[in-house]
Amino acid sequence: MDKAPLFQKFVRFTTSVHQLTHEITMGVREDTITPLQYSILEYVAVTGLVTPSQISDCLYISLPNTSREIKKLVQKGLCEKYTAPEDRRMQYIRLTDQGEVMMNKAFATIEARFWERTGHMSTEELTEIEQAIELLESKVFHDRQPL
Amino acid sequence: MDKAPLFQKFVRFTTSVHQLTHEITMGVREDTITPLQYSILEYVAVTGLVTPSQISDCLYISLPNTSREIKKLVQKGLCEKYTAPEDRRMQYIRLTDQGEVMMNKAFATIEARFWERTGHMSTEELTEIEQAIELLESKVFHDRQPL
DNA sequence: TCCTTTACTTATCATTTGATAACAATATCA
DNA sequence: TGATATTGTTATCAAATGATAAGTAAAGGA
Repeated sequence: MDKAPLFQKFVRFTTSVHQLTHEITMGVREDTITPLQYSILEYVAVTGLVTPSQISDCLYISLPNTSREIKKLVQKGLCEKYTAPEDRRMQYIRLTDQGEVMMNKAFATIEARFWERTGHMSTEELTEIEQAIELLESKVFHDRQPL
Repeated sequence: MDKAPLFQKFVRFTTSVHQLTHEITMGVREDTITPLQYSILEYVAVTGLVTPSQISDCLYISLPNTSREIKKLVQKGLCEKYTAPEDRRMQYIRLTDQGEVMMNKAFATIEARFWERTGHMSTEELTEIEQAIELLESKVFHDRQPL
């Protein structure tokens, strides 16, 4: 079996995913926050309660810079921070109500654009898509143990 | 049919794709170029002959900034630029031999990491993956006509 | 020919992001 | 208890990127 075509398709595919992500998220970010701040809010929105270290590890932002951006988000009233009772070195970060509202609005726009693309499809087609996503997620794009 | 789970899976999946892209491309960029310059080189490498306008449109970089970065890449000897004979307003950009070497090295590292993940799989599994990629590419992540 | 549009360049400035050093507070472990 | 590791903060600086105005040159159309 010739393996080269699969890698080429993989590269083209990931490019398409990045491209679509860009299109589908165009303009959803309010101008009061920066792209980096948006990505942090997005992470907090989907993950729930998180620490600065987690954000730093998952988004590849240094801890000092993470701290700085969180501080700005707190100042803007989008996040709140409190000391973890079980380990007072740690801080828990979560969205404020205002932060929730902002992110819900963003996600709603994204979801609407997603269904613009896929809403017309039959149940069978949507099921196929769901299965394809699950297959790729589990076999290729899953997390790996760090060495 | 409840549609919400599909969107959730879509979001999780695109996050995984971005995550894997980050991991698999870690450190492949030489320190002599910036991330933005790398993304331009990558685009030129896969697309072949391109114009600044194309780069600007596809990578969402303003034309002035595209022009600036191309100039730097030319200075570093990674790209070359020449006036299109059929329309002398346009410039064609392509990689120099040195640019080719740099990008081939980068792609080789990325490919090696890709096969680290998938090389152990059976032909049937790889075929499944290929089909799933093709399905998603054609039904969800394809380009759309601009309005 | 003249006017308009297109493709690109140059210059400049502000903002965002990245990197690093130094520090404080708490927890862990010998 | 005292040394060490962990978690996070603050401050500072440099680099990368984004945005905009103004200009050049060529093409295309009235």
